[in-house]
Amino acid sequence: MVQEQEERNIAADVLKAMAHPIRLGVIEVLADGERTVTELYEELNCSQSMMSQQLKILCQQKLVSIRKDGTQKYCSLSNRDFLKLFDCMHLHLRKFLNFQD
Amino acid sequence: MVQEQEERNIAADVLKAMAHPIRLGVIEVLADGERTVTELYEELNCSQSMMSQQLKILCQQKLVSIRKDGTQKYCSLSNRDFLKLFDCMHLHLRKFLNFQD
DNA sequence: GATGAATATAAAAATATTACAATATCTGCC
DNA sequence: GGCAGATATTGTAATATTTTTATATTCATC
Repeated sequence: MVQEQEERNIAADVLKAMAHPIRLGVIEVLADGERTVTELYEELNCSQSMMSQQLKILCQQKLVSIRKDGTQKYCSLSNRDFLKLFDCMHLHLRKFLNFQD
Repeated sequence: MVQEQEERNIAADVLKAMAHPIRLGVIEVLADGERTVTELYEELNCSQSMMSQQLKILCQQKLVSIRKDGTQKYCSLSNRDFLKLFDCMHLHLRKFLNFQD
């Protein structure tokens, strides 16, 4: 029971990390493959600072990981299971949203 | 592009509605079947007021719907697609969380 | 070691969320 | 009408999130 509560806290944190338009956008774009920070904020049309901060949140929850190469940083989704989760979410969320109106 | 942004806003709102330990708990319990408000806050160990407020958020996002019967209200998950989404999340989130440590 | 590109951090204001206590409403029943 | 149980609303304090601006850091190159 206490165990379950702790699990829910953690799951809620992961969901919270996804529950933001820009962060969702980052995940969507990265589902297509690795991107530079600059590519991300240009593609998603937000400021550099904004992107940097949102990426930090995604990394903290280990949704996204970053490798360095010279002066640039390359971002990608951390693991395959998450990608599956996201695909599934994308699919059903869309159905769900269509249903709503 | 603008369309996509609006979609992400809406999706983020749905995710935000899920991203809370008690609200996740409500969804989990309701996945098992209809419950009374009282049953919910007893089962999830929170105050009546807290539960009422969290249910309001879940209803606003149309994740949960409520029918009245006399002095009680019965809560259930709004639709099947959401249930599938939730099952899928539950499965992959668990894998994902195991992976994290 | 100065410059410029890429990225991060800090600070701050605005707003939203959370949590709790108190009070209100609604409804069936005596 | 008044009571009791079930649920909702309100007020409020604490905290967290969001967004922007300004500044800092890092690193390759000249």
